Amino acid sequence: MEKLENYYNQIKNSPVFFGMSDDELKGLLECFNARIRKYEKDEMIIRQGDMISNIYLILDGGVNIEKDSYWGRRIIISRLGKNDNLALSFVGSKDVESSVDAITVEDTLVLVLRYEKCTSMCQNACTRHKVLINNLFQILSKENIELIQKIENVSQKTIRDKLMTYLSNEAMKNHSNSFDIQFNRQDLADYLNVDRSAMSFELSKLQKEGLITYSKNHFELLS
Amino acid sequence: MEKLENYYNQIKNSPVFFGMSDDELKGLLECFNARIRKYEKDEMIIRQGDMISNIYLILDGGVNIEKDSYWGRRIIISRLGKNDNLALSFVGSKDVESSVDAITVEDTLVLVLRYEKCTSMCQNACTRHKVLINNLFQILSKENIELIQKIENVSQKTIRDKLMTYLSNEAMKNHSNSFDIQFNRQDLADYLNVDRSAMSFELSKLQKEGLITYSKNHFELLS
DNA sequence: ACATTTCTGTTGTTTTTACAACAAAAATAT
DNA sequence: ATATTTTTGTTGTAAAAACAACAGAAATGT
Repeated sequence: MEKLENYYNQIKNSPVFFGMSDDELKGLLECFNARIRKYEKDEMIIRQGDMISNIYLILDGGVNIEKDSYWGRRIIISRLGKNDNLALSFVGSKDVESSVDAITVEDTLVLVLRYEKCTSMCQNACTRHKVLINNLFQILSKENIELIQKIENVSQKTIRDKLMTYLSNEAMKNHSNSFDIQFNRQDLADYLNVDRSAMSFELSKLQKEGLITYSKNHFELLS
Repeated sequence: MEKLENYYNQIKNSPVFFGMSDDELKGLLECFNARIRKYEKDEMIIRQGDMISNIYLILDGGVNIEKDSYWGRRIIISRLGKNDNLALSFVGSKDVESSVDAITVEDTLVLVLRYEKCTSMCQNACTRHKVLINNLFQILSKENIELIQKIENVSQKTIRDKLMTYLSNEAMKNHSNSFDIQFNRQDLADYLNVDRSAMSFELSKLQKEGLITYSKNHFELLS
């Protein structure tokens, strides 16, 4: 069993608890009944239809937010990693069940926080709750903006445009034209909503034309 | 000039100010330096690149959240109406400029709230701010979930699937198989990211096959 | 080191879409 | 009421994507 103490510093600096004193953080972690849970690769943390009462903070590893469409096609909404959190929007909207799956893509360590428990106990009592809700508001804002960017990515009309938009956005995020992407080919295809083989073909075409170079997960935008 | 008082009840019951006493609301409106502004059809309330320091609450009318892609193609992210608000995620993320346009689709009345002004003055002082930030958190949660749904809509592979997913989701929202949609054909095409004429063709095919009926903006899902 | 599995790239064929051009219908202006 | 503009539906053609099938490369297990 992993110990909370080992991750104390990381938790303290995560966006959820950012700006809190040690005392506030300790109190809040108790109030949340915080515990660490380990998931193996390909495990489901959340399934479509679940009622969500916990917030999950990823301490280490990676998680896909996915949705299965009618005819079994997989849609990847986003890829989350260290210090990201899951399920925030579903605990924020009362009595709404999850519309997505959260699936680990590698062994993943998660801090589980009982959101309901905490809010019902001390919503109006504790001052630290105010800092928390402010943080959560900011986190959701960012998520929102990222979802809009995802919509931009998948809303391009050709595979080429989707790829170039996605890669440009990644370059911006990394402040460099040379960067690693988090997806493998199949996942990237499911994220951009295109056929993998057609996407691979387009990637090598882009490379031949000298617009990009890549090998495995490392990409570089040229010119 | 429209008077704030005329819309007092509506404002009081809007999600932003929900659950506040009259006193709290009045104080907060002052603190926000609230004023009403009228926009004509096709006016831009927000443009891509703007630094956002106001929250906008739509009192009456309709607004498209749009984005122009490289080659001038229009992407409609969402359509907002009465009691919805604009720009929340951009004031929530500090120092982030708007990645979208907000354009009125008809004459629109908006309550403008100076978010920055209020938070800097009384963030830690007033109790009403706590109710407010809680409300904002919930609103953002809902927006988040709706963005995910939009991603689901546009992530279907065929025009037919996009239409059926969109229409099914609208039917769910309206708790009925018979409902009006907010978009005209061109806007719907830009929302679903497809060619308008191809979409029109697919709509009539769906009608001929007996899956849906429609006339103008009224749709009905059959069986 | 070898066998096995997973991932990636390539190609040809079929399906779907975008695009363009136009006609009909509806809405708006005069 | 009539003219004008906007919206919607229809069709044919060209472009793009999905799909399927497979080969080579890379990663993994033993």
